[in-house]
Amino acid sequence: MTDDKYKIQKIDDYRWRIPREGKMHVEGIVYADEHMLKEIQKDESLQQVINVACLPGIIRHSLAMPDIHWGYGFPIGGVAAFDVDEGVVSPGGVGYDINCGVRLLRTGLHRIEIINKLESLVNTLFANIPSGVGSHRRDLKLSQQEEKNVLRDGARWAVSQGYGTKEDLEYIEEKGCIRGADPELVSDRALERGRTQLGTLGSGNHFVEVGYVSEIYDEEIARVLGLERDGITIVVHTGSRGLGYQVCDDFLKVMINASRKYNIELSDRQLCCAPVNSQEGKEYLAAMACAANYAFANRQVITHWVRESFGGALHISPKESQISLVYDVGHNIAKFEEHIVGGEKRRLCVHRKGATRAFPPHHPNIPDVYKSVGQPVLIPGDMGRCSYVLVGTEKAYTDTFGSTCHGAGRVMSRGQATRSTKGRNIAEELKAKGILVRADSRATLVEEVSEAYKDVTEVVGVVEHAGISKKIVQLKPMCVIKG
DNA sequence: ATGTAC
Repeated sequence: MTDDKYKIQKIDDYRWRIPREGKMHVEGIVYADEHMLKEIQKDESLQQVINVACLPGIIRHSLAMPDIHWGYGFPIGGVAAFDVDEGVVSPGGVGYDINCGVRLLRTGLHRIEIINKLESLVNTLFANIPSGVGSHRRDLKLSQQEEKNVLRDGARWAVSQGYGTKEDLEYIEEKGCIRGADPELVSDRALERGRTQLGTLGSGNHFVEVGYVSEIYDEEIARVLGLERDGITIVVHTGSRGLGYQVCDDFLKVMINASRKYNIELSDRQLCCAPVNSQEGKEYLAAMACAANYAFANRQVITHWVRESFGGALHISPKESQISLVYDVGHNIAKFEEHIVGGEKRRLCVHRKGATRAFPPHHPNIPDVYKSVGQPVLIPGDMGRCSYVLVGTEKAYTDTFGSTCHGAGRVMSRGQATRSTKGRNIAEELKAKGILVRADSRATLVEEVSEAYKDVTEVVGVVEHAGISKKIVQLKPMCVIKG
């Protein structure tokens, strides 16, 4: 039986242990229910959890969230924290789309106010936000100097150029700027790819979605987040585009050499890494911070175009639409954070790859307004179902380095999804469900069909039951633009 | 995820 393959032990209904064995420094912990655990074992992602547990300096556990699936080296849905002196940093532990993340906007609009204008709204959004592989903006071509300012300052750069307000910055993880970014460590090729892609969506599961608050699970916290039943919301899911991809690619080559240089034994070349404190490690983190800042700026520029689109399509002023940020949080990043390990406060390098930071109430790094409720956690589902807003918990802080899941997680490969949807018109099917979709490519639509994903409700159920997040509201889609 | 292999 596959259950024996990794000698998995049940901890409780929502947690499973992969015991230490062979070269593992720590055990693996998987967050899932029994049914999900079976699904998870259909790919090699648990072997990847084990591989990560073998890396030097890993602290406490190699963690897997319920949306885990196979990724480059590290699993997507994996969390791993490393000692800053004895541990490593790995580009594979962050992923190609550095600081891919989610931003949630709320509006002062009620569902009834836009229901008859969705066609115009979705067309305007699609016209204003370039979507698809290789998409670029003709109205925002950065000089190399200006692009370096973007990489250094992140969302703050965008606001300084008139894309949004200073208040927006308060509601972004790290205020939209990771410290230590050094644009001189970003290759010319990466800079070239990034010059015309700021304010673009990209492809795959990236999207901008207009929806409404369909369920409220905690009225009080929802009020603090400014979310009311039937209130219109916008979810933006995108990352650092070609620039982030290129930074990752460039540093994978650096890290292959570094792994040899520092005698780090790798069970998989894709885990290539360097000591956190080595030259190579520091340089990767400084370049990664640039890509992370590009992603924050990207979501900020897109927010500007969301505001413009609402104004244009609905013929209303910014005062009337009242589009403001609830929060913006990444799910592909490595960060220095303080955590309690064995009763001692320690600075760790936490890798979250397809995992969302979920800091508890009163943590110093969350906005003042949310101090009493915890950090908002934004979990997008697939196109046809729904998304969730959760908050971080004390248990997440103590058990998962302040982390939770990031989305539904695939159950079908892109190829499988394409084959299994032959002859179907996905846009028509969604329209019949009351969801208008505009996509750059038909291929993307079939690859992103609902059935290709786990049910996000089940994924969120696991992290809620395990206590590493608290469910606050559900959002249902009305219209969506995709790559 | 990605000018889906320079």
